[in-house]
Amino acid sequence: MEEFSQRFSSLKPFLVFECAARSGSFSAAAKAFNISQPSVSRNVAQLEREIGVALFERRSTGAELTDAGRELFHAITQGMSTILRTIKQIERRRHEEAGVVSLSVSGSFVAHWMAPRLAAFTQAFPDVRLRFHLISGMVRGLPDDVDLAVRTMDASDQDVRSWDFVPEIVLPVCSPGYAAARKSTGNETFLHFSDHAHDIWNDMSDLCLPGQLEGDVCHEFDDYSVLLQAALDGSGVALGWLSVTSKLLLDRRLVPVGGRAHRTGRVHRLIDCGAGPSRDIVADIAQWLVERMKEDLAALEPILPATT
Amino acid sequence: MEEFSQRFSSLKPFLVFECAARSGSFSAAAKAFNISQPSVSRNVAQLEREIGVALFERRSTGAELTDAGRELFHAITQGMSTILRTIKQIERRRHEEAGVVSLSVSGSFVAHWMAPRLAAFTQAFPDVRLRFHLISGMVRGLPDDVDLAVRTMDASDQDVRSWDFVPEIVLPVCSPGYAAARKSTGNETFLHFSDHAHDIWNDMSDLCLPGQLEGDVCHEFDDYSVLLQAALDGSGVALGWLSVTSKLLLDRRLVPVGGRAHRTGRVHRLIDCGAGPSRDIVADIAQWLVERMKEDLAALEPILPATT
DNA sequence: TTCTTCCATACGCTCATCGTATAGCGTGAC
DNA sequence: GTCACGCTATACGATGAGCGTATGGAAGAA
Repeated sequence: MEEFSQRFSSLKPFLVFECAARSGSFSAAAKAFNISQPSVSRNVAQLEREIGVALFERRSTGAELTDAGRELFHAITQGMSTILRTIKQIERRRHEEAGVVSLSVSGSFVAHWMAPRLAAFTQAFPDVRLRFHLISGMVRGLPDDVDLAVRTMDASDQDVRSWDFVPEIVLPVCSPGYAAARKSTGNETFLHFSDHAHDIWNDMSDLCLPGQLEGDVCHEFDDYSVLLQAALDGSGVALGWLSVTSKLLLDRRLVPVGGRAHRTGRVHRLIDCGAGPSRDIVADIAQWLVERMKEDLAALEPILPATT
Repeated sequence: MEEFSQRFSSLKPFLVFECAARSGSFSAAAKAFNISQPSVSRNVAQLEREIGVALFERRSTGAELTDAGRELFHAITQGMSTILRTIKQIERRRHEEAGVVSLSVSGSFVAHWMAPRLAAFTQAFPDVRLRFHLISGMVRGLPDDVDLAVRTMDASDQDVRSWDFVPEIVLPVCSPGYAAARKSTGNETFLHFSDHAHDIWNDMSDLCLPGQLEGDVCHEFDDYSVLLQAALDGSGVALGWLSVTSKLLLDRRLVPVGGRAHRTGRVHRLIDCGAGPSRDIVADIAQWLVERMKEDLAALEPILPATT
């Protein structure tokens, strides 16, 4: 295998090439790879020089793979995946042995639902160390190096090794301070989540729509954690996912406003992502989370407005 | 796949690790990889740091793979082989399109049998460019990036896509000048090939054995080309493979001496190593080589001593 | 035409990585 | 015991591979 080092000055060009092949252009690959465009160009050129064939046809619209390039691309994808998969397996085993459990959840869920329960969690699972993989916006696929993930899906979607966590319910919420103040001013400040359409407020409440009244304000956030923090600070009214805000509502740090809660018909589920044989501890933790959420929902019964 | 570049500062440690795993010790790997031992140590340590597990157990007798190390080793071997195989395939196709045919033969065969026929070869195959992969000593396996190889094997060994080239015949030879001189001096200078046992001369000739007569000399060479050059220069008597020396014997630049030729029972065969579908041009070239060798053998008939 | 977007090349600079030197350590011979 | 001989790890100074910035040319798009 040292043939590689003898023939190729570095292996980086292989990865850069792979990225460029996937991106369709050197410029795009540069962004994806966090290097400059000339660096991509040089890396690919070097690989072509060392192998002795053209891998791309340069067009003014981008770079297109040649036949040889396509072959090499597949080989690299396959070969590197083999290695990467094994590394993840090794890491998973290491985590398993160290009692580490990885969760893939939203930052806001951790900040406002999980964090206040960490002490209780540690009491229930003294040997478990949690590792949070925070996801920024909406979720795409399941990461492959995580044990347990919270994902939102249609209620009909079932999956092996998963548990119903909580139905997806959203409702307008604000801090008690803001709730008191808004009665006197009559104006509203909306804290809007970028992922939502602006007309979502129509369905969700009988609040006046943003922009409908002179003096209404609408701030927009693309990070739900920050948005919620603003709501807690009394900056305005936010749409709150029950899965995130249940504890805040119970602690009266947020209060429902507008008299409605909307059940989207989708559900949050806990999914056991473990590739190999299922770990008992993962199921135990999932059960524990489900129980806590059940307690929340029961306690919220008297507080919540009727769901629509 | 850019995950690789994000997590690992360089891919070299993977190759160094693979080499160390195969070598069994960092020092040995350093030699095989042509880098210093501390560099191996650093590379492996870095990989261990980046993956987060120990890959070797350091012993004073060397370094032994841990379980994780063994897993990773297999993955790297497999993954890199995938890539390397594809690269060779691409290169082979490139050679094919460019009319390049690769031969794996001994340096002495090229120097003394093939080279004098290159003009004739080009006349017969004007579009073919030859690429010689010279092998130093005895042959191990077949290289996988070559079209045609000359290999010595038992006469019974048959192989798909191969042609009988010439029986393995060895006979003592010397330059005409040396042949004339030795009659007067009575002493002998032996040009011995390191790969041979010294007593090979017993079987091969009725020459006086090296060391048996006062004044006899025995020089030893581990490169057959150089040994043959020395024989051509009149430096002594050498054991000549007919497959290499036939042209030299025909041109009277070497003459048989000792009155015997030894047929080992083995044969040189031409083997089509092409991995994919057989190339017609390869078979044509093999045929051409066989014909030339046949002509040699026929013309040598009156010159050669009886074979034993 | 002009504008935009793409890739290739030139040019310094910097930092990752190398080799040398050396220390530490375990093992086996005597 | 202790000496010698492997092995690997660490320190340190030097260097060159590879980076980013700046720029040029070519090809579509407006």
